[in-house]
Amino acid sequence: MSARPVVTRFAPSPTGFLHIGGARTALFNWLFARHHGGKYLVRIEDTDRARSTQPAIDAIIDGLDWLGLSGDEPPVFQYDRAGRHAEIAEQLLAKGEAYRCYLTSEELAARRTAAQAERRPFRLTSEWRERSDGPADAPFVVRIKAPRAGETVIEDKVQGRVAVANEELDDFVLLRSDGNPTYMLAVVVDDHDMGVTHVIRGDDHLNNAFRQLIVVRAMGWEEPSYAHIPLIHGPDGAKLSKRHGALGVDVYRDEMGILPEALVNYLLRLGWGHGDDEVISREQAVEWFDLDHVGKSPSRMDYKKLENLNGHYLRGADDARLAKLVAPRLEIAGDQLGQLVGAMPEIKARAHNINELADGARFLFQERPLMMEPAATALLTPEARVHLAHARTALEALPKWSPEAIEAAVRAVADHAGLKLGKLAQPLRAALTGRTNSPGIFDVLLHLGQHESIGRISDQLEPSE
RNA sequence: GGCCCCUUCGUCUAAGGGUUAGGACGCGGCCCUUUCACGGCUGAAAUACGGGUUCGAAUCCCGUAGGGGUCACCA
Repeated sequence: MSARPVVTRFAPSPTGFLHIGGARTALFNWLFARHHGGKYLVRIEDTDRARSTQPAIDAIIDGLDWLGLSGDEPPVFQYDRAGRHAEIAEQLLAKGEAYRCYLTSEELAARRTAAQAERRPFRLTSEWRERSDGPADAPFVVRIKAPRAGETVIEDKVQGRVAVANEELDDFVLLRSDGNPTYMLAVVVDDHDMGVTHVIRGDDHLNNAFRQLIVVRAMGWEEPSYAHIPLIHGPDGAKLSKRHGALGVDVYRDEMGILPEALVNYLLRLGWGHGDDEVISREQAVEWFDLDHVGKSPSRMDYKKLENLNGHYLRGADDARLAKLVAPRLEIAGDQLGQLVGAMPEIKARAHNINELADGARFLFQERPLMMEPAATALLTPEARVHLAHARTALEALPKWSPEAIEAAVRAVADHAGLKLGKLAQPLRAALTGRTNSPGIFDVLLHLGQHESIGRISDQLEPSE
């Protein structure tokens, strides 16, 4: 074990939003650093000037912040370091570990298609690798002089020992003809300069690790540990597409109504396990997380499980916090917010996401007369109306609108009529909420208030039209 | 196609030579109950296939099949 303090990093490219896979990569990096008392950094890989966008950068920063996965230091922007990257390319050139290649993109493309036509794998062999008599004014790229024989081995913390024959690796580009660094150069230089000890990232980078290692070794730098975690697939096992997981985490927050702690817990358990534990707090996760228990195979998104977990966290969440999240969906404000907070314990007990929370709370703020669901109307039989009338009388007579008084009054009406509570509660529920399910009927009455409750019952007894 | 990786209930996973293969989500049943949720109990449900090694294999080895990743002057 190296004595170096652990430094991890999450390095998204701002060409899209923070998706679920990126979020999990960030989480694993964060957890690993915390577990080892190390540092977790964020680096925005924006060297692709054409595809990097500010909205994407904002979405990534915002998403990380929402999940509590912001870096321990302000994010590093890779493009700001282009000068440093070019400097390293120069050093590599000077050391004879890299060379200027004057092959044009057209020539490259021609060779590639030729190889394809002959059905043999294309592996570039640039004649410039051994030549130094390039034309003075012609554009060139800087290529690494990759080893031709032997094999390169990575002791991956997740995938285990992975070896690849060096013939498979060709002389990839370090510096583009416009002088800008490629990703392959930039990551290595930045990881080194930032002191990154553990590179934890998606499995799609495993092949890149071999190439990056060549650069690390050419510079004589200390090699980082690699951990390539399997990708996340859609529910159908296919690659994550727009239809499911390749959504920004903001969609989980804003449209699906997921709590960040639920998403984090879900993501943690996706590809990693700790015995039979399912609900794991952030603190426990920090204590338990390790790379040894990260699975090696891709896992699929299971929205049902995410929802289930979300319901769990919803029930334990602070009422005022939840009310604030629900309020915009109901378009309420002011004292209605207080009413919402008061009813929240009963509402959140039945919801699995913020949308259901809003749906469950909606009855509180509906204007009279209520829009009735057909199934609710069906409960209001002539017989039921008789009982409702009795209930109204009893409720009107209450001097104090307290939980105890309400329950006693309603139960008394049911007893008096020789009814099981349900026979009275259901029509009452229908009249008060316009629906067939809701929080407990006493709670509904309590949070609606005496005036509103009686008004709603009356609406059903004496239809205005 | 070349190279690399993966394979335990439908899904996420536990079990790192000896277990009735465990848990969770989902699904079914029962209970609780004023509805809906929650909760409790319970049922069905897996070691991809074929060979080895071993007294003994989900665990180790080989092969087959299936899946995934990657092959840019993108990251």
